[in-house]
Amino acid sequence: MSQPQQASVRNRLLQVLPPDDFTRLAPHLDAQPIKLREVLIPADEPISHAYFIEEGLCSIIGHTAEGRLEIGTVGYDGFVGTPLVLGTDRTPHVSMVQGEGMALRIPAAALRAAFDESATMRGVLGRYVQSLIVQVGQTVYANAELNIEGRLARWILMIHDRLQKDEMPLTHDFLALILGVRRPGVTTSVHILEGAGMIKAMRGRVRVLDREKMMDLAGDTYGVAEAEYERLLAEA
Amino acid sequence: MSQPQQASVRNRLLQVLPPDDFTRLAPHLDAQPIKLREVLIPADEPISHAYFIEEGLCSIIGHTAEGRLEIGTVGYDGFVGTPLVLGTDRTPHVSMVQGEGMALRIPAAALRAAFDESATMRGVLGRYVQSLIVQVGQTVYANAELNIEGRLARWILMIHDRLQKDEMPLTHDFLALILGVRRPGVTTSVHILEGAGMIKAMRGRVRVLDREKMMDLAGDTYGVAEAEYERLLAEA
DNA sequence: TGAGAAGGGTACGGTACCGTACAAAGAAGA
DNA sequence: TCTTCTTTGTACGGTACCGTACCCTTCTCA
Repeated sequence: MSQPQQASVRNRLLQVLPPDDFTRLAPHLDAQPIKLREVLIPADEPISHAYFIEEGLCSIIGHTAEGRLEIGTVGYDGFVGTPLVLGTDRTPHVSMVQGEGMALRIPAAALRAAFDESATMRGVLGRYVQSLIVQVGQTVYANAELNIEGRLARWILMIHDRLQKDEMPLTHDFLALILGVRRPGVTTSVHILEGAGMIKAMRGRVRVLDREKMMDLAGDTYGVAEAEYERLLAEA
Repeated sequence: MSQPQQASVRNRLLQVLPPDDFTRLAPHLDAQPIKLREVLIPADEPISHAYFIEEGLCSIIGHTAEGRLEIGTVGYDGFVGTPLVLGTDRTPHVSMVQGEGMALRIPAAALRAAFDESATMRGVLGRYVQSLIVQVGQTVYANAELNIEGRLARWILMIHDRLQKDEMPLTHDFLALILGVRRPGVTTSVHILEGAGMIKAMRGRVRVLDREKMMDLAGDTYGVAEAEYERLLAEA
C-alpha cells in the first residue's frame, strides 16, 4: 500500500487540495525519483504524465534552432504538465530536471479526468497556471531590464526558494545556458556576488549567504510572482 | 435584439466554440468599442469583465516601479481576462488597448459559470491560455537573443497578424515602451527596416511592405507561437 | 496664422556584454 | 601518479545599446 497520504506530501498544490480532490488523485500518484537533466516533458510530443514535484527542481525551457533558454522554474510549489489541464496534450516547451529529487507522477488521463470532475481542483491547478504566467512575465521583465548580476541574483533566489537548501549544484556553464549569456559573463557576475558577500562559490556549487542583498540587486523582478503565488494558494 | 450571432462574430475563439457553448455566452455578450490607451483589466483589482476582441489590439503589460513592458499581445485571436478562467479574480498584469476597435464584453460571473458548466468551453479557452504562455515564452527568448531590429520586426509581424491592416498607428515613443528600449534606438531600427524595404514609416504610422524579410530578421522568435495557436484551435 | 505640442532625427561619450581564445586548477579514472 | 576531462579564470578587441541632450519637422488648435 504505497498510496501517498495528503498529510505527508510535500507538494504545496497537493497539500491545499480539498481532501476529496486529493483522494481522487491519490490512487494514480506514483512516487518517482527525478534525475539531473532528465526530460519530464519532451517538446511537441504527447505528454504521458504530469509530475507534482516533491523535492528537486524542474525548468521549463524554450528551445529553438539557435539555442535554448529557461522561461520558468518549478519546484515543490507546483507541477509540470500544465498543457494537460489547458486542454491539449503537447507543447513546444521542454521540462527538464535541474535539481535531483522526487516527484509524484500521475498519468495524463487521470489528471484530466480529475480536472474535469472537480471545480475545486480546476481552481487550484488553474491558479497555479496563473502564478506561472506571472512568473514568466517577470522573466520577460528581468531579461529586458537587469544586467547579468541582477538576473543571476534573481535566479538564485528563485532556486533557493524551491530547493530549500543553502547549497546548490550549479556550474557557470549551466547558469550561462539558463540566463542566455556567455559563460565568462557568468564567472564575472559570480565574483561580483561573491565579493558582495551574497554567495560563496565553489567548483560546481553555490552557497547562499545573504538573500537580502540579492533581493536588492534583483529589484522588482523578484517578489511580484512570489507574492502572487502565495495570494493564489491562500484563496479558498 | 442585439445579441451577436456566431456566424457574424470575428473573434476566432467564439467562432470555434461549439454552438451550444456560444449560445451559453451570447446573452451576456455586449459589444463595446475599445479606445486607445483604455485599460480593460487594471492591475490587482477585481476583474469585472472579460473582453473577446473583435477588432483592434490589446497588450498585456507587466509594470513595476521602474517601468513597464509588454509581455503579451491579444487581438481578434483571443480574449483578455484569462485570470477569470484560471480561478482568480485579479492579476498584477494590466491589459491596455493599443489599437482602436471593438470587443464583446462579458461579465466575469457569466464567463466563469459557462466555463464551469462546459468541458468543451474549458478546452477552447484553456488552449488559448496555453497559446498565450507559448507567446510569452517566445518573448522571453526574443528579448534575450535578438537585437532591436529583430524585436521590432517580430512585434510588427505580430501586430500585423492581429490588426489585419497594412498600415498601423505606431509612434517611436510607444515602440520604445513596448520593446523596453530607448526611443532613439527605435528610430535607428525603424530606419534600418525601412532601408531594407520591410516597412514604410510615416509620422505616427507604419506600413508593412515585406513580411518575408521581417520573418528572416525575427528568426525563430516568430512563428512558433503562431503555429502553436493554429494547432490548438484546430483541435476538436 | 502662429504658438505650442507631439513626433522624429542626430550626436556623443560611456559601458555592458559579446565572440573568441587560452591557460590554470580541480576532479576522476587508469 | 599520470592522464584526461570538466570547470573556472582571465584577456582582448569589437559592438550594440545606453543616458542625455538638442534641434527640426509636422500637426493641432486657438
